[in-house]
Amino acid sequence: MNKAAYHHGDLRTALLEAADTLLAEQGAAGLSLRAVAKRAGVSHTAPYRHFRDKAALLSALAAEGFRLLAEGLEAAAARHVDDPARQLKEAGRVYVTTALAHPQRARLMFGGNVALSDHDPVYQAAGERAFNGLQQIIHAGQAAGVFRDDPVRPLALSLWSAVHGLVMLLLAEQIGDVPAGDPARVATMISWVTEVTLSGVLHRDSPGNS
Amino acid sequence: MNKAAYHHGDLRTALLEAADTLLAEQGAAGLSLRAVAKRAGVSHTAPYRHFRDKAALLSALAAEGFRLLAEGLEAAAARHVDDPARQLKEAGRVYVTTALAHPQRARLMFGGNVALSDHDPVYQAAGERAFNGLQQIIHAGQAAGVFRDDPVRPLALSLWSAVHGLVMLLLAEQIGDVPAGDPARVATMISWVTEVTLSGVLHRDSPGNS
DNA sequence: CTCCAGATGTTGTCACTGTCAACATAGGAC
DNA sequence: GTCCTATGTTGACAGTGACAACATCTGGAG
Repeated sequence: MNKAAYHHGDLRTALLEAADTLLAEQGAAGLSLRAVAKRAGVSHTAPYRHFRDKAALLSALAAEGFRLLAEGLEAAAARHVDDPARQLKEAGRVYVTTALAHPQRARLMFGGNVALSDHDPVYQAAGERAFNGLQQIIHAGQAAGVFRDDPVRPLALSLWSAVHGLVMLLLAEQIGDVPAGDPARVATMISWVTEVTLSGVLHRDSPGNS
Repeated sequence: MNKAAYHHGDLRTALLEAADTLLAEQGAAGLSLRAVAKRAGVSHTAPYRHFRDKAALLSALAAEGFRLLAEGLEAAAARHVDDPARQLKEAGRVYVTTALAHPQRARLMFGGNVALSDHDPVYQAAGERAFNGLQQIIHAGQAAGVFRDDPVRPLALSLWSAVHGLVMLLLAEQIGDVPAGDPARVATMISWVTEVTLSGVLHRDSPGNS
């Protein structure tokens, strides 16, 4: 295990780490399988013993990202069990900051450009886990009389869309004059979006709104 | 101009059309400059006379997409000038359906994977144009007493994030069991998101108006 | 009308990439 | 100890983006 053996020992993990580093540096587009192999100190075809192809490697990276994100969301929700509104705000904050902490990984996860190999069940699992958690929070909030009694799915989807949209807009540098790397302004935007989405846009006393 | 001349005549446009077709078929990742050239009937380096590199070609495609989107949004807003809430809902609908009508182009525009060449001013222009239009609608709605009197930017950003997030979730097939290609369910989701975002999630202080 | 300079398109080439086939080695099961 | 299989290597191939050098056209100056 100490000497540089012919067999690496845990090449799969080493490849994932190398790939993660290169991904962060150059993005998924500029990441070559050969560079990953070289960084892990193996020949240029060694990765094929552990991943069917390049997409499979990237899929594994993305899956790991989804796992981390789901864990972060659950932890955030667990932190304020008796305050549903706070749970939602915290979860939103975690969603955005986690994604922006690893922009290239987030682009990989959410960009839809990966052809996630074999429809990895990890994706579905993490996604549904997170979405179910969201729905549970809303349900609890409704039971507590804090949230409106509308159907849960529309509410959940709206919240999810709002934070996800904010992430993607920041990742694509599409918000005028605000780069994704400015934590203070990003924090401001997160609270804007979560609070407006919670409260709504329409005037509360307005008589004619449907 | 009729005979197959040495000089194509309008190769730039022809290349963009060919690229657009190939983009729709295989996505930006599977699109090769050589294939574009071949489809346009020219040699494999002819594109370099019209685009600095591959990213420049893709950027031009994306810019065209932004232009079309901005036009669609303005048309939608112009359709209901005296009903700000309706303007927002319609603009949201147009935003989502336009993007989903050309999924690969939308991925290109919003994925953030293109390295949009030279920070094409067209991006900034289209984006700010659309965002300013959104803010104007909100302002008008506030003046009419239909929208809350909160600061405009948070409201605008929240609406934008919501519809953008919905687009990206659908593009990435990340919404459990709902493919982006199901127009009916997509339409349902659009109205969910726009209406919830307009109305909010929190329970209202003064009940009675749904 | 002539002619030539620049714009446009082509040929040839290079390094690099993902992937496959054939081969080498190691470590454990028996 | 022997062999089987998982793991890693070498070598090759077609496809790609990009550059340099060359060919051809076209419009405008004279």
